[in-house]
Parts: sequence; structure tokens; C-alpha cells
Amino acid sequence: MSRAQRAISDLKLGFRPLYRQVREILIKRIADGTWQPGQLLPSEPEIAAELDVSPGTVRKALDEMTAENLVVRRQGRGTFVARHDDARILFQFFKLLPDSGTPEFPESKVLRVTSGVHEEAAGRLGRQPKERIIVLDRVRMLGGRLCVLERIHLPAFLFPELENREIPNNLYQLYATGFGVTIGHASEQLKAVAATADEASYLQVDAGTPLLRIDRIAFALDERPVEWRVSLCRTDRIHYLSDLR
Amino acid sequence: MSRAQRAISDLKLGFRPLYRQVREILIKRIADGTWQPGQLLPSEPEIAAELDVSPGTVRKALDEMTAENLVVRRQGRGTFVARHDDARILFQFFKLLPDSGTPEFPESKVLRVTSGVHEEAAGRLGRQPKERIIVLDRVRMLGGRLCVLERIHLPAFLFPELENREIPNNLYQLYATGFGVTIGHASEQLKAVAATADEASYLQVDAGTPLLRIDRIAFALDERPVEWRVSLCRTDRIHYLSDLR
DNA sequence: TAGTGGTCTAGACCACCAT
DNA sequence: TGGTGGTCTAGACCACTAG
Repeated sequence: MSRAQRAISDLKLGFRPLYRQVREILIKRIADGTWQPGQLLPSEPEIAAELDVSPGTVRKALDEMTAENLVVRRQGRGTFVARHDDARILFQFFKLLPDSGTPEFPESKVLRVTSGVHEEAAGRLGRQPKERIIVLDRVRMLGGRLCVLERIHLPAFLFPELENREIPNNLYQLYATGFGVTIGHASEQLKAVAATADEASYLQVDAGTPLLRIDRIAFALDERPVEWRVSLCRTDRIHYLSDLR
Repeated sequence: MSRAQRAISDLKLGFRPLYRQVREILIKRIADGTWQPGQLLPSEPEIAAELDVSPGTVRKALDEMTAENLVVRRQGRGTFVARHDDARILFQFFKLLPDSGTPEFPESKVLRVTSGVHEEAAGRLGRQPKERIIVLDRVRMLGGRLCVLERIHLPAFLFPELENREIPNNLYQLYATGFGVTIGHASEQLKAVAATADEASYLQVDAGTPLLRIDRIAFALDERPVEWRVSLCRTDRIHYLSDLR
């Protein structure tokens, strides 16, 4: 389609800015694996020529994608698909920090992995009630100290054979490189709750101890919810950081 | 200074992009009251002509300021200094939402206002230990239900005679319009704690009930810390929302 | 209808990086 | 040294708002 024709169809159909259309095309290429995490993108003029738009329009699309942590620019080298490396997880998805000292990526120990029908999880993940759900329980440590107990729910069809795999510390990297599911953003709801006897024994506290409960839904690049995670945290030496900007 | 001269001084001193210099000039005008909250800014070409830069550079500065909620653009009308109206507070600074139902601005009831030496607060606010600090206690309600008990600490020299004023529900609007102190952003640390007997009686819960403790430092446009706030929240029917993007 | 911000284009020059 | 992203400029046209 020529530029003139495209402009006309924009007028007749619902209007979307050209740079947003470019952005969606580029995101689709990351989501479907055409461009893998860590891979170098074509240069801005190359993308512009291929899509028949001006370089400034590609630049504006990449500006937004940089702000969303979907790509990383390195001056003099190029633009790369963002990877879920530990540093990014720590910055974007892990908000629990020691009250004093430097931020740290937590170590994890898997307690069990099961799967089956789980209607509540299916509902939270936008799936049919009887679809198979994988449930992963683990504890996490910061500074060698146990502080998080969490349960993770996943739609089984997106993560085939996950039960039979080695479960690494960095799950979002596994989702991306092992199953082609890239987490783009997440939404968390926080409450203060009292530890049950069971939870208390895992976290080595008394029953009834106040815990921070984090209820997270994580979304893939195509905006589908793909993970439901409930984390229980003892916050006697760590806190949850939230910046309001 | 001509453009050529400015370019040379940029090279010799530490380099800062022109659009960031423009941004800082514009923020300064908001911070010092040259442009009041709600006021219409000059048009982009006018600002560009006055500062002797191209319109695109002004646009990029305003792009960033829009993303930071410092100004609001309205197509066809102009660009306005952002106001701390209830809608903005609700969106940017008040993250406690009902578990079901629509977001709502909380009502407040002031318990007491005092002032005096408060070394811990002075330290958190970057002031000298003996500087006078105003302390404001209040409770807040959502849906007619009492759910937050909070203590707010302010450097007295920035808020003269605040003790003798009517204290409105929307404090950040008061800071801006009554004292010329505009809050730009804030940082919160969250923990789960057990209610003391005193706290429990205010919040109408049993002593030991888990509460969400929010420890906030709020910063003015010049990046000085100007408010320290500790909020204790019962989260049986509300939660704290955090979006990870 | 006039004026504003929103979008798109086009091209120049600079800073940074790999080689 | 060549290629990349980073910055800055200049101007056209469109969509929205107010009068």
C-alpha cells in the first residue's frame, strides 16, 4: 500500500498514529520470536525503509518501547531486544529490598510442582474453568535469610512439560527462552495478613505474625495474563519499594 | 548568548542536552510560582522564540514534563501547569483502592496538629536536628469506613502558620496554593506490622491485627524532601495497587 | 475561522563504540 | 574509520477547541 493510500484508509477507519502502528509491528516481531531476547535490531533507517515510513517515526516508536523496557538502546552499538536478566528483574519486577544494604536478587528453593484443575486460578488467568493449571510453590531468601513464601499459577498449555524441567531461580527468563512467553508488565495488589500456622512454619515465624501479601498478575507482550503469583513476605528486615511519579 | 556561543560552552562544561536545559528552565518557572498551578503556558512556538531554540526542542522538553505529570496538554487549547486536584492525587499519589468498586478520594478527620523539635523527622527531611517540625495526625475514611491512621511531618519554616489554618482534605493542593510548595514525586516503603493497642483503638480493630504500614517521603519540584508521612492501613477491604511497567 | 497541540517528514551534526 | 543512536532543526499538514 502506498503512503497516500494508507493515509486515506486511516481517515476512513479508526485513526491510529503511524508511530503506534510501527510500535505494534515491532512488538509483534518480539512476541512471535522473529526477534529473540538480546538480539540486535536492524538500524533505525533500515526499519524505516522496510516499513516505508520516515526514520523519525521509527524513532518515536522505539522511544516508547524503550520507556516500556521492551528494547534497550546502546549508543554507538544499536538497539537490542530487552532480556529478562537478573538486573532487569531486580529493577522492574522485584520490589522487595533490604532495609539497609544493597538490592539483591533472591535465591529460590522449589517446594513442589503440581498440576490439575484450579478454577480460581483459571478465572484469574482468563482461561476456561477446567483448563489444566500448573502450581509451583517455592521459598525465597535474601541475604541468606528466608523471607518469601510464594505460589505461582500458570496455564499448562502455554508451558508444556514445565513440571519435568529444572526450575531456575529466574522464572521470567525461563518463560521467555524456554517457552517463548515474554512478560511485559504486571499488576500487584498488596495487603497485610496474619500468618497461618502452616505459613508460619515455612517462614520460621509465629502464627499470627503480620505478613505482606503480594497478589500479582503478569501479562505477556500480547497483553494476555499468563501468571498469577501470591507471595507472602516477612517484612521485619525488608520492605516493598514503590515510587510515585 | 548566541546559539554558536552556547554550543561552545556546552562542549567545555559538562554536556547537557538542550531540551533538558529547557525542561529545567520551565520547571523552575513552575517551582518559583512564575507559572501557577492551572495556568496556561505560552504556546510552543512562543517559548521556543523566547529561549532561542527550535520548536521541536521545546516539544521534547514538554513531552518529558507531561510524562512526569508536571504539565497537562489539551489538544486545541494549550498546555497547562498540572494541578493537585483530587483526580490527579487519586491517580498518582493515593494507591489504596477498595477490593471491589470504584476508586474514591478518602475523607479525612484531623486529630491534632502540634510542633516542636523532632530529630528523627528532621533527619528524614534533611533538616538540622533542632529545626522545628510540624506534626499532623489524622484518620481517613473510604466508603464511610475508617481505614487509615496517619502522621505527617513537615519542616515548619516551609509552612508558616499552618497550625492556625483550616486543614483541608487534599493536603498537596494546600501545600501548592497556600505555601508555594509543589509536590513532584514521592517514594514509599511498605511493611506489614501488628497494630499497637493505641493504633488498634483508632482503627477499631483488635491489638495485634496486621496493618499495612506506608512510609512516604514526598519531594518538591526542586527535589527537596518536604513531607514525611507514615500511614497505617487496615487492608481487610482495601488493597494497595502497584503497577510494574 | 483562527490558534493550539499532534503527527509526520527530512536532513544535519555530534557522541559513542567496535575495528 | 565507519556505523550506530542522540540531538537539534525546520516545516508541512491534521485534529481539536473556542469564539
